[in-house]
Amino acid sequence: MFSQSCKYAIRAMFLVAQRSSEGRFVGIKEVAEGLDAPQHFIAKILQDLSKRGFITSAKGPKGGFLIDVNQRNTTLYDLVLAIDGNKLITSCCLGLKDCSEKNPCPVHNDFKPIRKKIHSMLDNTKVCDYNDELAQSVFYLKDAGIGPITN
Amino acid sequence: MFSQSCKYAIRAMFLVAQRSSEGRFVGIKEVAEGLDAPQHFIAKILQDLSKRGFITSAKGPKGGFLIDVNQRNTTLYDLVLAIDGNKLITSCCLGLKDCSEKNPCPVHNDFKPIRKKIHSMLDNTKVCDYNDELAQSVFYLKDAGIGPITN
DNA sequence: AAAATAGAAGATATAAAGGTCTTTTATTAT
DNA sequence: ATAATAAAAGACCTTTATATCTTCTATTTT
Repeated sequence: MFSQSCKYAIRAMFLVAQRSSEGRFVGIKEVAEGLDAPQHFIAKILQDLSKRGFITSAKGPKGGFLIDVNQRNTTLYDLVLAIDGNKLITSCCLGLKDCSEKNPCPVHNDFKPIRKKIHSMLDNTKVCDYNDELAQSVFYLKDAGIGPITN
Repeated sequence: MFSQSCKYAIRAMFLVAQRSSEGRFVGIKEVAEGLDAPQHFIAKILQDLSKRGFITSAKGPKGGFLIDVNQRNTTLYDLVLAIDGNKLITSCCLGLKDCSEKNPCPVHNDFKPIRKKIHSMLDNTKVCDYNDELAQSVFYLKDAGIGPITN
């Protein structure tokens, strides 16, 4: 459904949205630990999101990432679109380049309502929508597990 | 959504279902041309589908692939499950390993009905359901295009 | 000003997916 | 029997996605 980068991006945005909501910057190490994800990979993704204006960054001590008042309106669809492009919503799920109303693949019509649902769901969810649930551990951004056994 | 192999598999099954419906075997070259897809790659996929019992194969002249009476009941979900596994339907779309009712990710609940819809759609579509539409060119299995300009 | 902190940037490595090529085996028609 | 046909099998190559590592630059605190 989403690329790994995109999954991390969404989770990272949820996390930074929640933890930066009182104004402090959230360090990249904290983000990586909070998601149980590879730090340098997360760094790359956040840098990209920062270039695109979805997140604010600051270097140096007390630096990190923050989602400001305007950025709180970012939707999941904005993120998916920026990272994975619009293929999930617009392109043929059987891989035809010119699948359309006029030239439909066999499942074109069946998938239309599904696509629409995915799109509206992503479009109606903002990165700060679950700040409270995350703070109260109603929702999670990483696995609870005790971690892999490293013999 | 689906891997490339899975997309080709679905298209190939639709094509073989339609063209073998009068009892003749459809050669691999014919399948590849009918889908405008790489022949050896399609071969690999069809051999796999044959091992799994979704399609019947015959070697030698007049050989090829055929979907018999029992195999006509194969659904798209059967194919997706065999090739891509159940991750599309069951695994967390944000990549959490133990995302569940008890440990939900922020979008767990939002995606539940979407997953259900995808699953039922795939489960209710059989490989021979569009034989007529394919024969009458109401639905297509390859792009209409004039092909790339090969300077 | 110096040291410590932390993001920015880019090169490199690894793994998986996608695709190609060659050889082998089985079948049918002559 | 022989030749032609077509799938089976597996080695190999290419590309992309994922992940890591190192160096550089900016900022803050002392």
